[in-house]
Amino acid sequence: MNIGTVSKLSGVPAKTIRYYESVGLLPDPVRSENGYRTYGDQEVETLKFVQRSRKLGFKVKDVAALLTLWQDKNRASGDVKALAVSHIQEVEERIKELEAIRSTLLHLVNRCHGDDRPDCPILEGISEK
Amino acid sequence: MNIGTVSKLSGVPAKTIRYYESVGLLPDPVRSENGYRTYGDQEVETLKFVQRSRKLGFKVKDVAALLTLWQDKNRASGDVKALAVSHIQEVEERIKELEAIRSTLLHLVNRCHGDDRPDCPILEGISEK
DNA sequence: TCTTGACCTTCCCACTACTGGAAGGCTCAT
DNA sequence: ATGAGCCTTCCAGTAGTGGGAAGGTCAAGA
Repeated sequence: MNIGTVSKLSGVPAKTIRYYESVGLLPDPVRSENGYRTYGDQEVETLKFVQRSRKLGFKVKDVAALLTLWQDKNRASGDVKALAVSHIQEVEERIKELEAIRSTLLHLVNRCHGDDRPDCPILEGISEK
Repeated sequence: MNIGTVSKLSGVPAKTIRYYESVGLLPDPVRSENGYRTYGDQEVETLKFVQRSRKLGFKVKDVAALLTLWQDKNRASGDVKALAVSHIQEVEERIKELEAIRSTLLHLVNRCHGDDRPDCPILEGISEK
Protein backbone atom coordinates (compact mmCIF):
# COMPACT_ATOMS: atom_id res chain seq x y z
CA MET A 1 0.00 0.00 0.00
CA ASN A 2 1.29 3.43 -0.89
CA ILE A 3 0.68 6.54 1.15
CA GLY A 4 -2.32 7.63 -0.92
CA THR A 5 -4.17 4.40 -0.24
CA VAL A 6 -3.44 4.49 3.47
CA SER A 7 -4.54 8.08 3.49
CA LYS A 8 -7.90 7.20 1.94
CA LEU A 9 -8.45 4.20 4.22
CA SER A 10 -7.50 6.02 7.41
CA GLY A 11 -8.85 9.44 6.59
CA VAL A 12 -5.52 11.08 7.45
CA PRO A 13 -4.11 13.31 4.67
CA ALA A 14 -0.83 12.10 3.15
CA LYS A 15 0.82 15.36 4.17
CA THR A 16 -0.17 14.74 7.74
CA ILE A 17 1.10 11.16 7.67
CA ARG A 18 4.51 12.42 6.57
CA TYR A 19 4.37 15.05 9.29
CA TYR A 20 3.57 12.46 11.97
CA GLU A 21 6.50 10.44 10.72
CA SER A 22 8.83 13.46 10.83
CA VAL A 23 7.98 14.24 14.46
CA GLY A 24 8.41 10.65 15.53
CA LEU A 25 4.75 9.82 16.14
CA LEU A 26 4.97 7.11 13.51
CA PRO A 27 8.00 4.91 12.80
CA ASP A 28 9.85 5.22 9.50
CA PRO A 29 8.01 2.98 7.06
CA VAL A 30 9.50 0.40 4.76
CA ARG A 31 10.40 1.86 1.38
CA SER A 32 9.95 0.07 -1.90
CA GLU A 33 12.68 0.12 -4.56
CA ASN A 34 11.50 3.38 -6.02
CA GLY A 35 11.58 5.05 -2.62
CA TYR A 36 7.84 5.03 -2.03
CA ARG A 37 6.58 4.50 1.53
CA THR A 38 4.98 1.10 1.92
CA TYR A 39 2.31 0.32 4.51
CA GLY A 40 0.23 -2.62 5.70
CA ASP A 41 -3.18 -2.96 7.33
CA GLN A 42 -1.67 -2.42 10.76
CA GLU A 43 -0.64 1.11 9.87
CA VAL A 44 -4.16 1.94 8.76
CA GLU A 45 -5.42 0.92 12.20
CA THR A 46 -2.71 2.93 13.88
CA LEU A 47 -3.62 6.00 11.88
CA LYS A 48 -7.29 5.59 12.70
CA PHE A 49 -6.36 5.44 16.36
CA VAL A 50 -4.27 8.59 15.98
CA GLN A 51 -7.05 10.34 14.11
CA ARG A 52 -9.63 9.56 16.78
CA SER A 53 -7.31 10.61 19.56
CA ARG A 54 -6.70 13.91 17.80
CA LYS A 55 -10.41 14.43 17.37
CA LEU A 56 -10.78 13.98 21.12
CA GLY A 57 -8.43 16.93 21.43
CA PHE A 58 -5.27 15.12 22.50
CA LYS A 59 -2.11 16.85 21.40
CA VAL A 60 0.30 14.97 19.19
CA LYS A 61 2.64 14.38 22.12
CA ASP A 62 -0.20 12.91 24.15
CA VAL A 63 -1.17 10.75 21.21
CA ALA A 64 2.38 9.43 21.14
CA ALA A 65 1.99 8.38 24.75
CA LEU A 66 -1.43 6.84 24.11
CA LEU A 67 -0.08 5.00 21.11
CA THR A 68 2.74 3.51 23.14
CA LEU A 69 0.26 2.38 25.78
CA TRP A 70 -2.10 1.07 23.14
CA GLN A 71 0.61 -1.08 21.67
CA ASP A 72 1.95 -2.20 25.03
CA LYS A 73 0.03 -5.27 26.03
CA ASN A 74 1.39 -5.05 29.59
CA ARG A 75 0.35 -1.45 30.11
CA ALA A 76 -1.30 -0.33 33.32
CA SER A 77 -4.74 1.10 32.63
CA GLY A 78 -4.06 3.65 35.39
CA ASP A 79 -1.51 5.35 33.15
CA VAL A 80 -4.07 5.79 30.40
CA LYS A 81 -6.72 6.98 32.82
CA ALA A 82 -4.37 9.59 34.27
CA LEU A 83 -3.72 11.00 30.81
CA ALA A 84 -7.41 11.09 29.99
CA VAL A 85 -8.43 12.66 33.29
CA SER A 86 -5.83 15.38 32.94
CA HIS A 87 -7.07 16.04 29.44
CA ILE A 88 -10.67 16.27 30.62
CA GLN A 89 -9.63 18.91 33.11
CA GLU A 90 -8.01 20.96 30.37
CA VAL A 91 -11.09 20.64 28.22
CA GLU A 92 -13.34 21.71 31.07
CA GLU A 93 -11.17 24.71 31.80
CA ARG A 94 -11.33 25.73 28.18
CA ILE A 95 -15.10 25.36 28.18
CA LYS A 96 -15.37 27.61 31.22
CA GLU A 97 -13.23 30.26 29.55
CA LEU A 98 -15.32 30.15 26.42
CA GLU A 99 -18.55 30.33 28.38
CA ALA A 100 -17.32 33.42 30.18
CA ILE A 101 -16.44 34.98 26.83
CA ARG A 102 -19.81 34.01 25.43
CA SER A 103 -21.64 35.52 28.36
CA THR A 104 -19.76 38.81 28.14
CA LEU A 105 -20.28 39.05 24.40
CA LEU A 106 -23.98 38.24 24.66
CA HIS A 107 -24.38 40.92 27.27
CA LEU A 108 -22.69 43.50 25.06
CA VAL A 109 -24.52 42.47 21.92
CA ASN A 110 -27.90 42.61 23.61
CA ARG A 111 -27.36 46.21 24.53
CA CYS A 112 -26.32 47.23 21.03
CA HIS A 113 -29.13 48.35 18.75
CA GLY A 114 -27.01 47.50 15.73
CA ASP A 115 -28.17 50.00 13.16
CA ASP A 116 -26.58 52.91 11.29
CA ARG A 117 -26.03 55.01 14.36
CA PRO A 118 -22.47 55.22 15.69
CA ASP A 119 -23.52 54.72 19.28
CA CYS A 120 -22.18 51.29 20.22
CA PRO A 121 -22.24 49.70 23.67
CA ILE A 122 -20.01 46.89 22.43
CA LEU A 123 -17.05 49.12 21.70
CA GLU A 124 -17.73 51.11 24.83
CA GLY A 125 -17.86 47.93 26.83
CA ILE A 126 -14.54 46.74 25.49
CA SER A 127 -12.78 50.05 26.00
CA GLU A 128 -14.07 50.82 29.47
CA LYS A 129 -14.11 47.42 31.05
CA MET B 1 6.93 57.23 26.91
CA ASN B 2 9.13 54.36 25.84
CA ILE B 3 7.89 50.90 25.02
CA GLY B 4 8.60 49.52 28.49
CA THR B 5 6.40 52.11 30.16
CA VAL B 6 3.53 51.59 27.72
CA SER B 7 3.91 47.88 28.25
CA LYS B 8 3.54 48.26 32.03
CA LEU B 9 0.59 50.63 31.76
CA SER B 10 -1.28 48.57 29.17
CA GLY B 11 -0.33 45.10 30.33
CA VAL B 12 0.82 44.13 26.84
CA PRO B 13 4.41 42.76 26.67
CA ALA B 14 6.86 44.92 24.74
CA LYS B 15 7.56 42.00 22.42
CA THR B 16 3.88 41.77 21.62
CA ILE B 17 3.58 45.49 20.98
CA ARG B 18 6.37 45.22 18.41
CA TYR B 19 4.64 42.21 16.94
CA TYR B 20 1.32 44.07 16.63
CA GLU B 21 3.20 46.87 14.90
CA SER B 22 4.88 44.45 12.51
CA VAL B 23 1.59 42.91 11.42
CA GLY B 24 -0.03 46.29 10.93
CA LEU B 25 -2.41 46.17 13.89
CA LEU B 26 -0.73 49.26 15.29
CA PRO B 27 0.69 52.16 13.25
CA ASP B 28 4.42 52.83 13.19
CA PRO B 29 5.13 54.97 16.23
CA VAL B 30 7.14 58.16 16.36
CA ARG B 31 10.81 57.50 17.03
CA SER B 32 12.98 59.67 19.23
CA GLU B 33 16.50 60.66 18.13
CA ASN B 34 18.04 57.49 19.46
CA GLY B 35 15.57 55.36 17.52
CA TYR B 36 13.40 54.44 20.49
CA ARG B 37 9.66 54.09 19.95
CA THR B 38 7.76 56.96 21.58
CA TYR B 39 4.15 56.69 22.74
CA GLY B 40 1.47 58.85 24.34
CA ASP B 41 -1.52 58.15 26.55
CA GLN B 42 -3.67 57.42 23.54
CA GLU B 43 -1.57 54.40 22.64
CA VAL B 44 -1.98 53.00 26.12
CA GLU B 45 -5.74 53.14 25.68
CA THR B 46 -5.49 51.55 22.27
CA LEU B 47 -3.41 48.71 23.65
CA LYS B 48 -5.86 48.14 26.49
CA PHE B 49 -8.63 47.93 23.92
CA VAL B 50 -6.62 45.43 21.92
CA GLN B 51 -5.83 43.42 25.02
CA ARG B 52 -9.46 43.18 26.05
CA SER B 53 -10.60 42.27 22.57
CA ARG B 54 -8.04 39.49 22.46
CA LYS B 55 -9.20 38.22 25.85
CA LEU B 56 -12.70 38.03 24.40
CA GLY B 57 -11.26 35.67 21.83
CA PHE B 58 -11.24 37.96 18.82
CA LYS B 59 -8.50 37.13 16.36
CA VAL B 60 -5.90 39.78 15.61
CA LYS B 61 -7.51 40.49 12.23
CA ASP B 62 -10.87 40.98 13.89
CA VAL B 63 -9.26 43.26 16.44
CA ALA B 64 -7.89 45.32 13.58
CA ALA B 65 -11.43 45.73 12.28
CA LEU B 66 -12.78 46.54 15.75
CA LEU B 67 -10.02 49.05 16.26
CA THR B 68 -10.86 50.81 13.02
CA LEU B 69 -14.51 50.96 14.00
CA TRP B 70 -13.61 52.11 17.51
CA GLN B 71 -11.63 55.00 16.15
CA ASP B 72 -14.20 55.89 13.50
CA LYS B 73 -16.64 58.27 15.07
CA ASN B 74 -19.05 57.82 12.16
CA ARG B 75 -19.13 54.04 12.37
CA ALA B 76 -22.39 52.15 12.13
CA SER B 77 -22.99 50.11 15.26
CA GLY B 78 -24.47 47.41 13.04
CA ASP B 79 -21.00 46.67 11.67
CA VAL B 80 -19.66 46.08 15.14
CA LYS B 81 -22.63 43.98 16.12
CA ALA B 82 -22.23 41.79 13.06
CA LEU B 83 -18.62 41.07 13.98
CA ALA B 84 -19.55 40.28 17.56
CA VAL B 85 -22.49 38.07 16.64
CA SER B 86 -20.40 36.08 14.21
CA HIS B 87 -17.77 35.67 16.90
CA ILE B 88 -20.34 34.46 19.41
CA GLN B 89 -21.42 31.81 16.94
CA GLU B 90 -17.85 30.59 16.58
CA VAL B 91 -17.44 30.50 20.33
CA GLU B 92 -20.65 28.55 20.75
CA GLU B 93 -19.61 26.06 18.12
CA ARG B 94 -16.30 25.55 19.83
CA ILE B 95 -18.07 25.04 23.16
CA LYS B 96 -20.28 22.39 21.62
CA GLU B 97 -17.27 20.58 20.19
CA LEU B 98 -15.49 20.64 23.52
CA GLU B 99 -18.58 19.42 25.34
CA ALA B 100 -18.87 16.50 22.97
CA ILE B 101 -15.22 15.66 23.59
CA ARG B 102 -15.72 16.00 27.33
CA SER B 103 -18.72 13.72 27.29
CA THR B 104 -16.95 11.04 25.29
CA LEU B 105 -13.91 11.16 27.52
CA LEU B 106 -15.95 11.06 30.70
CA HIS B 107 -17.80 8.07 29.40
CA LEU B 108 -14.56 6.26 28.64
CA VAL B 109 -12.88 7.23 31.88
CA ASN B 110 -15.81 6.09 33.96
CA ARG B 111 -15.58 2.62 32.55
CA CYS B 112 -11.84 2.33 33.17
CA HIS B 113 -10.87 0.90 36.53
CA GLY B 114 -7.51 2.61 36.27
CA ASP B 115 -5.22 0.26 38.13
CA ASP B 116 -2.25 -1.93 37.23
CA ARG B 117 -4.22 -4.22 34.99
CA PRO B 118 -3.74 -3.75 31.25
CA ASP B 119 -7.44 -3.99 30.49
CA CYS B 120 -8.40 -0.50 29.37
CA PRO B 121 -11.79 0.60 27.99
CA ILE B 122 -10.35 3.99 27.10
CA LEU B 123 -7.89 2.63 24.56
CA GLU B 124 -10.47 0.13 23.35
CA GLY B 125 -12.98 2.94 22.96
CA ILE B 126 -10.60 5.02 20.91
CA SER B 127 -9.56 2.18 18.65
CA GLU B 128 -12.98 0.73 17.98
CA LYS B 129 -15.09 3.80 17.78
C1' DT C 1 6.63 4.13 -28.53
C1' DC C 2 5.33 8.27 -26.83
C1' DT C 3 2.70 10.81 -23.92
C1' DT C 4 -0.50 11.94 -20.48
C1' DG C 5 -2.10 11.83 -15.92
C1' DA C 6 -1.87 10.26 -11.47
C1' DC C 7 0.95 8.95 -8.34
C1' DC C 8 5.18 9.55 -5.35
C1' DT C 9 9.52 12.15 -3.41
C1' DT C 10 11.83 16.22 -0.84
C1' DC C 11 11.96 20.92 0.30
C1' DC C 12 10.37 25.33 1.46
C1' DC C 13 6.90 28.91 2.61
C1' DA C 14 2.58 30.48 4.99
C1' DC C 15 -0.59 30.52 8.63
C1' DT C 16 -1.78 32.12 14.20
C1' DA C 17 -0.07 34.79 17.78
C1' DC C 18 3.18 35.21 19.84
C1' DT C 19 7.76 34.11 22.81
C1' DG C 20 12.60 33.60 23.53
C1' DG C 21 17.22 34.61 22.60
C1' DA C 22 21.34 36.67 20.54
C1' DA C 23 24.09 40.63 19.47
C1' DG C 24 24.55 45.13 19.89
C1' DG C 25 23.45 50.36 21.05
C1' DC C 26 21.84 53.95 24.59
C1' DT C 27 21.35 56.16 29.21
C1' DC C 28 22.12 56.93 33.81
C1' DA C 29 24.06 56.23 38.30
C1' DT C 30 27.99 55.06 40.88
C1' DA D 1 34.71 53.58 33.40
C1' DT D 2 31.65 50.25 34.35
C1' DG D 3 27.47 47.99 35.09
C1' DA D 4 22.39 47.73 35.14
C1' DG D 5 18.65 48.20 32.64
C1' DC D 6 16.72 49.96 29.03
C1' DC D 7 16.25 49.89 23.83
C1' DT D 8 17.11 48.10 18.81
C1' DT D 9 16.93 44.38 14.99
C1' DC D 10 16.83 39.82 13.37
C1' DC D 11 16.38 34.75 13.73
C1' DA D 12 14.17 30.73 15.29
C1' DG D 13 10.67 27.99 17.30
C1' DT D 14 5.97 26.62 18.79
C1' DA D 15 1.39 22.90 16.53
C1' DG D 16 -0.42 20.99 12.72
C1' DT D 17 -1.20 21.29 8.88
C1' DG D 18 -2.07 23.44 3.68
C1' DG D 19 -0.13 24.79 -0.59
C1' DG D 20 2.96 24.50 -4.11
C1' DA D 21 7.47 23.84 -6.69
C1' DA D 22 10.61 20.68 -8.94
C1' DG D 23 11.34 16.32 -10.08
C1' DG D 24 11.05 10.85 -10.25
C1' DT D 25 7.79 6.73 -11.29
C1' DC D 26 4.25 4.02 -13.22
C1' DA D 27 0.33 2.34 -15.93
C1' DA D 28 -2.66 2.98 -19.69
C1' DG D 29 -4.17 4.74 -24.11
C1' DA D 30 -3.20 6.56 -29.17
